[in-house]
Amino acid sequence: MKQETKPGQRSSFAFDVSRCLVCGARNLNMCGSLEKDELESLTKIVRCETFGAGEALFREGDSSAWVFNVTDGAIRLSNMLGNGKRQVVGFLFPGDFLGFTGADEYKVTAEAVRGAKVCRFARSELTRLRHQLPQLEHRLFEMAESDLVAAQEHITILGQKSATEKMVAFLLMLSRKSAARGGVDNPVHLPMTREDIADFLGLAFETVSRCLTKLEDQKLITIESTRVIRLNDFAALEDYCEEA
Amino acid sequence: MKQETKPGQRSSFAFDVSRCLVCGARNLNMCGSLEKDELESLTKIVRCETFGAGEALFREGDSSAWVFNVTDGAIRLSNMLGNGKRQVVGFLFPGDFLGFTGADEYKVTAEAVRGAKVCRFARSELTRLRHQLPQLEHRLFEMAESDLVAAQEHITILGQKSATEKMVAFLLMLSRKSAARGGVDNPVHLPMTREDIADFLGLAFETVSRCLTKLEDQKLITIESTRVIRLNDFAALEDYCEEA
DNA sequence: GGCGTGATTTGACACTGGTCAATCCCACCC
DNA sequence: GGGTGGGATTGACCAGTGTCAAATCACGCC
Repeated sequence: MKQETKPGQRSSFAFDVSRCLVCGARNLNMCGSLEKDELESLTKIVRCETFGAGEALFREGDSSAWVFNVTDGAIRLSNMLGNGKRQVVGFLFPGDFLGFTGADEYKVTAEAVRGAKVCRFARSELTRLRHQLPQLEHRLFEMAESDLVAAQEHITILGQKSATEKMVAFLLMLSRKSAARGGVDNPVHLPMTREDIADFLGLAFETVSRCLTKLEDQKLITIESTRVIRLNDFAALEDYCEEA
Repeated sequence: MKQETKPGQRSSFAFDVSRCLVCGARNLNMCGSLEKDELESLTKIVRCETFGAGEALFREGDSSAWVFNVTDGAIRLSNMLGNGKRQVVGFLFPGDFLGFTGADEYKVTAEAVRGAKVCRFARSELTRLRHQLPQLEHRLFEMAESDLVAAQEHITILGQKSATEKMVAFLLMLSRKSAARGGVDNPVHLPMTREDIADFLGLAFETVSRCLTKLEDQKLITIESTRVIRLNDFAALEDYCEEA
C-alpha cells in the first residue's frame, strides 16, 4: 500500500480488496451490492482520502469528474447566495454517496464538517463499471432516489414547520440516520455547529440555540454537552414535529 | 386504438409508435433517448390517460407500481402534514417523469393541477426495459439527478429567501421551464392557484398575492390576468432574487 | 495551567410575514 | 342579466423570528 501526498497535504492511497471487506460503510454504500470479485474492479479505481475540518472536496462550479463514498465523519453540502447567506442542503454520513448531479459541474459545495474519510472515484471509471455491473447501477439509482425523497422531506420541514418543530425534526432525523448505519439512536451526536444546523433549517443560529434550551426546559431533551443531545421521549418528540 | 373506461371515468387507451413519434414531449422525456424500433418496446407497455383538475394519480402511501410521463398540463406533488398544512414539493410539466421513489410506496401525493395527460407504465415493465436499453437507463438516471438538483434549489429558496425573493425565483423558474420545453419565456402562465404557489414557497396565500402586487407596483412585472404574469425586466428580477 | 479565539447562550427589540376579516373579481350557470 | 361560489386582493393586527449586542463557555495552544 503505497502512500502519497497530494496537493493540500492530503493523504491519498490505493489499497486492495481486503480493505474493502472490512470497511464499516460497505453494507451501507454502493459497494454493498457487489460480491468480492466484483468489488475488486471497484478497488482498482479508488483512492482513500482524509479531509480536515472545513476542507472542501469540491466547490460549486467545480468539474464533477470526481465522485466519493463517505466512509467516516460527516460532509456538509451547501449553496452560497450572493448576499453571503448559505443554505446547507444536506449532511452526508458514512455509507452515503457523494456525486449526484445531472451536469458537468457541481451546483453545490461539499466540505468536511469536522474531519472525514472518503473513497474517491473518477466518474468516468465508475460509469464504465456501472455498465458492467447491473447490481451497481441499480444500487446507485436507488440511492439517488432515496436522496430525492430525503430532499422532499427537507423541503417540507423548511416550508411548513415552526422553528422548534424544525429542530425536533432535525434531531429525530440524525437519530434515525445513526441507527440506520448501525450506531445508537440515542443520544444524538452533532458533529456540526449551531450555525450549520441553522443554515440547514433556514433559521438564525441564535434561534437554534433558543429552541434547544426550550426543549430542554420542557424535559423533551437533555443537552448532555454542546454536541451530545439525549432524546428523553421519542413518542412526544414525534408528535411535536408531526402535529403541532 | 381501442378505448376503455377505467375506475373514475378516466379515458385510457393504448396506441402504436406512430403516436409517440409526434408526441410533443418526446424529446424532453425519457423516450427521447430511444430510436424508433426501441420506442416500440415502450409503446407496448404504455397507456395514455387524462386526469381532471384536482384528480390524484396516486396518494401518499399508495403502491409505487405505476409510473408516468407527463405529456400535457401540470402535476402537483405534495406532502400533507398532520395539522392540515400542505407542502407542495414540486410541479411537473410535459416531459417530466413521475415515479422516482426509493420504496414500494409513494411518499408524496400527485394530483393534476387543472387537467393533465400522462403516459402510464407498470414500474416492473419499465425496470425490465431499462435492463435491455442502456440509453433508457442512462436517461432516467440523469432525470433523477436533475430532480435532485432542482430539489436542492427549492431547499435554498425556502431556507434563505424573503417572501418577495421567493416569488421572483418562482416566476423565473416557471419562465425557464417553459422555455426549456419549447414554450415562450414571457409572459409566464400560472396553471396553479395562489394557494398552490404559497404551499410551494412556504408562504400564506395572502402573502403571495401581496408580493405580486408589490412587484407590479415596482414595475418589475405586469399582472396581465390572474394567471398570466409578464416579466418586464429579467436582469432586474435575477438581481432581485440573487442578491437582496 | 493560563490565555485567546471562536462557538454558544441569553437578552432586548424590530420587523417580516401569518392570521383573521372584509371586499372584490370573475367564471360559470340558470 | 342576475345570481352564486371559489379564488384573489386588501387591510389591520400581532406572533414568531431575525438582528444586534453582551456575556459566557469550551477548546486548542503555548
